[in-house]
Amino acid sequence: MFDQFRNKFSISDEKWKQYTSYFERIEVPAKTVLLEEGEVSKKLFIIEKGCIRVWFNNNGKDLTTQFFFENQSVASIESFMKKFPSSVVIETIEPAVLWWISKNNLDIILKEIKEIPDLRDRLFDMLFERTFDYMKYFVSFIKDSPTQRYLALIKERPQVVVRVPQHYIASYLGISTVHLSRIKSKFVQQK
Amino acid sequence: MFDQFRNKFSISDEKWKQYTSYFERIEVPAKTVLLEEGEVSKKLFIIEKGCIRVWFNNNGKDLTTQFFFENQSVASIESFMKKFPSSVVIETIEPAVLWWISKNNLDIILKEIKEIPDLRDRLFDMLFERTFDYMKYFVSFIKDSPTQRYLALIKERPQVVVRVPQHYIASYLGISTVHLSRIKSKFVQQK
DNA sequence: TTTATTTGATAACAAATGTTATCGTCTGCC
DNA sequence: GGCAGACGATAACATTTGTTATCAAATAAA
Repeated sequence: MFDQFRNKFSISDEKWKQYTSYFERIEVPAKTVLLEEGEVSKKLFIIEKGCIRVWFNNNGKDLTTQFFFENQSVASIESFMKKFPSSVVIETIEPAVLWWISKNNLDIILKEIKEIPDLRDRLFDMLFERTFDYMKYFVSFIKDSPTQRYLALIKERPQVVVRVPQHYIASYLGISTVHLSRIKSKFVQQK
Repeated sequence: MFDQFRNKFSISDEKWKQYTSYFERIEVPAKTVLLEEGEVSKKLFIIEKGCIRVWFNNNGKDLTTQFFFENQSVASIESFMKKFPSSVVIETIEPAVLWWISKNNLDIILKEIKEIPDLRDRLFDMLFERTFDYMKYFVSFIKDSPTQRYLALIKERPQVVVRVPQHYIASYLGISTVHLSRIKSKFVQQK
């Protein structure tokens, strides 16, 4: 699982062994809740197989904010970093194979990594990238119509459209399931 | 201008003098463009007086994404960090007094700061906070109606409503000026 | 297999929001 | 003081999007 990351980092073999030993593998069925609303996040997950969504409850409706697939890491960052009760729920969509690491162990790794200028800079870059992603996502929201956003999703993240049930996609796009159906049927008609 | 920040950081007097000497003070009228679309951002601004908006051109309409006021720092982060042509425009709304620092000089400061564990951690925290802010902003967009977002703006950032022309606020909220007018008139009627 | 659940499409109607146009007010500028 | 441009309110109409309800198909569970 971790071999793909191995050559990206200049870390000694011993350290690498130590770090990977912090992770534990689990298999869970679809619709497994990995983090509940109000719970303080203590684990960060890496997805070996399956997909996960992050959502929150808004007056009984669930609103999906993110999708994650293979090789991505998932946590309620704010809850994880600040030990706040999580406002979001993390839940599998498909049966999944996951690796998780505790916050304590991750902190050990991070502390060490931050002392290595090279890796530290990469850490900063990753953080920036996350922020940029949010900015892009946000800009597309105020800039584009639901139809345009759906087309962009098909183009940029085809996995989502294929693997994720439509009502999750609708809530991710900020529209009703009915409206998403209408958007799709329009394209069928045009053909 | 910088004295307010002075005691927040444990930096020697000499270093502090050096750092502050990197900044230059300018006064500009309202509607001054500080960064044009397509330009690579080479300056970071701190606002002593006045307010600034960040916007981008979307098919001839301008969409405002952020407002900044006194003591806040402003830059097209992505352009500034990665030397990309900026997709956004930075423009004063009111006549303003600003301090700017070049990317080169800021990099000198950052490089030194990153070597001090205490300040480095604070830098990480600041980056996280930025990301969290975007997340919050984004969540309110998919969660709340324009009316709710307008009320939240009044409550959380009353300065914006008082100092910023209404059509900028409308584009910030993602609605037309007409619709914002309607929202406001509804509240007047209810009273 | 049979049944219950999930998922997706569609229609009919309601509500929200955008567009265009007009008008009045205010403000900065000559 | 008067004028041009910026700003904001409003009306009328068009379009988008949501809501509720119903049905069909796919899927999972018993």
